[in-house]
Amino acid sequence: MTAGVPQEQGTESAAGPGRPRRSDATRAAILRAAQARFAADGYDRATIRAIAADARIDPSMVMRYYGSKEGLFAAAAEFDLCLPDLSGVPAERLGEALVGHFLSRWEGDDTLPALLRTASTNPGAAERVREIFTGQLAGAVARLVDDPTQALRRAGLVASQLLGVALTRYVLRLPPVVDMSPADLHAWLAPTVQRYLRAQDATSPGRS
Amino acid sequence: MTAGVPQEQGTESAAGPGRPRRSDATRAAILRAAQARFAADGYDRATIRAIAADARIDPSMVMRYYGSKEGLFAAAAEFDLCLPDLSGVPAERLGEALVGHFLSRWEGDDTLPALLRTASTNPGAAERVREIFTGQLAGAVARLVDDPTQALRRAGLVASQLLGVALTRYVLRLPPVVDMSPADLHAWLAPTVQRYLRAQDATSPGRS
DNA sequence: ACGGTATGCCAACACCTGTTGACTCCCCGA
DNA sequence: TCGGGGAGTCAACAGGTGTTGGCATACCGT
Repeated sequence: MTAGVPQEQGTESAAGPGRPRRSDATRAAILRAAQARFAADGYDRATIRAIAADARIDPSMVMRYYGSKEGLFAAAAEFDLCLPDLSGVPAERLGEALVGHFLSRWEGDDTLPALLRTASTNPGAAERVREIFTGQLAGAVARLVDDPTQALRRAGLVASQLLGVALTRYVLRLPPVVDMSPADLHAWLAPTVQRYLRAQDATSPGRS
Repeated sequence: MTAGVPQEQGTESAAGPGRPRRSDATRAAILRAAQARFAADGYDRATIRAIAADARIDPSMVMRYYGSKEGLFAAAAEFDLCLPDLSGVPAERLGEALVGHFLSRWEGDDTLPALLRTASTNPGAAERVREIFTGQLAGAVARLVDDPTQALRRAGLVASQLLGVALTRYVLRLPPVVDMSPADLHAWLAPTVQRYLRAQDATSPGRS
């Protein structure tokens, strides 16, 4: 009777640490390979076989530990904007603070490219991006903005500029955007974000 | 002898009008279906079979008329920014003019979403986007900007904002960005683009 | 009226995908 | 020491992909 409970280890990937399992190294290797492949190729082109080969492991292990390709992606695309507490920042420097945070958060972590590449074609991932936006960015912006009815719109504008940079710099790799230093990027983007956050309204959105 | 020259009609899709062929309607139907599918699903998920079904035609016809899936995409993603002549526009209204043009160009034509969705995963399409950027946008911006060494950078910044809007509005469909009217969008974006085009440099990029 | 040719469909190919189940081996606890 | 379950491999499945060649048909110039 080899049937019945298979091996009772399958799906509890993110359910508290428990005690360390012997396979944790393998799990981590799979996750690392998956993040790299998803970031480089997007969801469809990143095959489980390729990820398994990168992790020097059999494709079936991926299924055993993460259940399915979607499950693997969900685990690999766990993404936290890690927004800092901005309550101590003076109102006229919010743009600077936000832009600086995002640039340092994204340089050297390619989860965001993975998410963007995948969200472009995978409705589930797009929904995930919308959740991140609503739950993390829009929430933080609401705390910074006076008129709550305008908060969502302001957050959307900020997202359009910041995600636009992520798209052109990390995904499309437009040469001028790739070549700019983080400092230059910061100097150009901060006033834009500052205006989206604080300008009184669209009919007088600051002078050029 | 059915061999030899097959039917001598294959690959000359974009080689001058010639005289109209009887199959032009079919070709157009395929192209229309392809644009819709590529826009909605991206390159990988848009299957030739699905496109053919939409066009009420056999998949093999697609191959006959467009050679391969890549050839079909190349024909479907022919994209012209249709940049107008901006030489008559006063320098302080260039942002307005550019933003207004892009908004009216994109609303109601979903070639750009198709291109973005595909360029996220397909290196060839990403290269195409870079070409469009360099050949169309950067060229136009260079004509508007005084210091030619800064022109590319300015064009890159403009692209980051405009493509960011396209991404969040048409691809990711972030609700606040989707809900904004073109007029509101225009009022918010024009000053940003204006600053990217004309502000003296990054160390004094305009006040908030 | 006829013959060639452009047009279209059908069936199949070779390949690759995610996913599954059975099998071996080794480590760890009792 | 020994047994059980975790870790890992292998081979296969079923379905979908781009792509190809052969065959019927309707059109058009002569």
